[in-house]
Amino acid sequence: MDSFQTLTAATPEPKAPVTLEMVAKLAGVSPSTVSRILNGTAVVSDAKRQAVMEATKVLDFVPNPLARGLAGGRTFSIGVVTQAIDSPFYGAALRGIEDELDPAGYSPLFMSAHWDPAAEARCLEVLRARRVDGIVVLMPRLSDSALRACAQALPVVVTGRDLQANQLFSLNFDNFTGALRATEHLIALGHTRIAFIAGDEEHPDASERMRGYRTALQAAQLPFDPQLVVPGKYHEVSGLEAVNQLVAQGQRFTAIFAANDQMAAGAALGLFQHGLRVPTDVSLVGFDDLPTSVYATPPLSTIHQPAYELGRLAAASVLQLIGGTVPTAQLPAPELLVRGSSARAIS
Amino acid sequence: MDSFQTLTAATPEPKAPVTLEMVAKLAGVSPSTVSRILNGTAVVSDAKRQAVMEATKVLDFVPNPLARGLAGGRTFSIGVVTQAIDSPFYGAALRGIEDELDPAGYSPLFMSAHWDPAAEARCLEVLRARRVDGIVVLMPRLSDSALRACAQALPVVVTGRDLQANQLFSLNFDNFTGALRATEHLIALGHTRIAFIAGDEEHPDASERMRGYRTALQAAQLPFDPQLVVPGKYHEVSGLEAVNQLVAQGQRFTAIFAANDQMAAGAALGLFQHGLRVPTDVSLVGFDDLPTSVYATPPLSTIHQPAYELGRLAAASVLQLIGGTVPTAQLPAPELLVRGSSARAIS
DNA sequence: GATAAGATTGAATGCGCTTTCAATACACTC
DNA sequence: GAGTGTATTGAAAGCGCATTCAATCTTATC
Repeated sequence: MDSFQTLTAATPEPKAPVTLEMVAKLAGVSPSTVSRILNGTAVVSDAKRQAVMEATKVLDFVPNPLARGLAGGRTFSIGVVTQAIDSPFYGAALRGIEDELDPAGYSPLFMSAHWDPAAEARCLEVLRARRVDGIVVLMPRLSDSALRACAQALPVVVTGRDLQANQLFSLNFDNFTGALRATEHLIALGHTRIAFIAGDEEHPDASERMRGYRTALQAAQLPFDPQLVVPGKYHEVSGLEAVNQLVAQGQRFTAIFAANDQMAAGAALGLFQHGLRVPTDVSLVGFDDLPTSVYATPPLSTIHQPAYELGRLAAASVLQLIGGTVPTAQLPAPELLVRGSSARAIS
Repeated sequence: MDSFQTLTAATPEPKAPVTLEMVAKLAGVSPSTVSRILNGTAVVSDAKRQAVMEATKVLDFVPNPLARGLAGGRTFSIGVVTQAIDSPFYGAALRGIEDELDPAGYSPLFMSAHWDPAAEARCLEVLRARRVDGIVVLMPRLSDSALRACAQALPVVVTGRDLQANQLFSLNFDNFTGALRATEHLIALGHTRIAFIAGDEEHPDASERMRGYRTALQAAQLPFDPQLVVPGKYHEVSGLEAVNQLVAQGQRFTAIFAANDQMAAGAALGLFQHGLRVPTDVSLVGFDDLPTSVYATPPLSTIHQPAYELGRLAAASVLQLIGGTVPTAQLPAPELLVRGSSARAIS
């Protein structure tokens, strides 16, 4: 009867889940011993180790992560909250996280907060409910205290902010110096009227970039003209609108520094629509070095932000926190990439 | 002693995990009843329901997903395997999946296979080991049979392929018609020498796009010139190299149809470097309508591929499969977006 | 008004694994 | 050779929840 049914079903791989208990039976040891061997929790005689190893192979045993999590308290998964999973910047970071976690046997659990602090808080709750072993928050929008509170319960790594706490590690990029370098570059090319398309001042990275811009001007003894600063939101449209506004207002400028590449792309389009050539008429510099920026026409001069590295380091750091060691990772210094979109001012 | 320690610790939210049992005790009912109410598994008297609901609120109870998964066999998580989590195309799709799953109480578990069938197989294994309730495979590179075998064990939705099986649903985009429309567009503009930057012929979507290109030429009684077809790999570099090759070979052409937007971007750069203006000298049409393509200079004419919708529909479909109903979702027809990169041939 | 049928509810079992706790084995000391 | 200590190993107790099984309470039927 039974075999008949099996035949008719003709399932290629019904694969009734193999349990640790089955392995134990086959190897002729107790379940506890199998667990100990698989986790390296205790010393076991070589004979039994061999037997168990083989039984594991034969049965193709894979421990049930749920049971492991329930019983042992560790799920081998790391919560990752991003702001926008579909942003080119985050994409690279996520890959870095993936690449670092995978070999360590951990799985990432991605969630998007869409720049909304409330959503971000919800993400954290869900992740904690899912019993992740640690959390990485990329560019949080939540308050420092909320983040600290979260770190009270489990290891947390944040990027884009400087924070100190017990189970909390932060990885920050030097946005100030990056913006400084970008602006200095344009100044060195002879530009004196440099427009700045800013990011949302509420975000620390955006305000740091603004500070870099102003500091460079100041250092070169160039006047800071508020008229040349247009607020943006880190989206392409912002760049487009910023250029429209500058042109509509009849502002004089020979260069634009956009606080990120996406806005630079929008600005490029805006300039194109107004018949302004890059870099002949206007030099353009961005920030982030998105993968697509190399393929812009002309290729965009920008500040390289190591998104992939950021992801790797962040992931490596949570793993360290989980392991009990204090992370020491540090992001490389900002690097200016001079490409085709910036040229000497015609003056 | 105990209270003293609590005081000195001064933890803002130690939050000892609340269990279903605690809720039961507070509400004065049995754990089974609480479970039944929370899952709507059975009819329960209003009085008890109220009591439980309140206890749940008071204690801020959140069921432990691990325990639920272990006991009930359902984890409320969906495995999602993509080829490259950092690709702009997948980003949009992932967001669609996220948006659809979230309200349903499911969480996505993303994994990247990097276009490698072996890696893809590993992803599927890991996901099954993690006991996901269903799987979505975006543009699989695995064999049909392997996919079918997987669907034997749990609901599976694949995109970019036509497959039929019991717990298997496929969502395909009409690449042929898309490519047809793109080529027709260029022909209508008076172009007769249209170069084609192809994708990897092994991938069904790429070969379909090629077929669309050829079919359009044929329908217009234009000769098919193999010299004008350059193989690519869907990356920006391929587009750049393709243009270099065409120019180096001295091919005559007034238009280029790239099998995807990324290669179109590379081609745009190549043309720029050779002093060829888009669309004045060469018209350019892409495929995919990446978010960045609108901001290219000039904005890229392309075939819109509904990546976000694809994600939503795929997610909705697994949910339906899990629910036992047969999905009927269908992708919208390809749509040509005429932007600034294509213009009438000067002839 | 007694009995059958149906509606609620609780006790108990188990999901698959980790982790005490205790036992057995062995090596060593003086 | 008795006594003490250490290395292995198994039995058993959960982890937090879903669910089956059986019991209790209602309501309907004749």
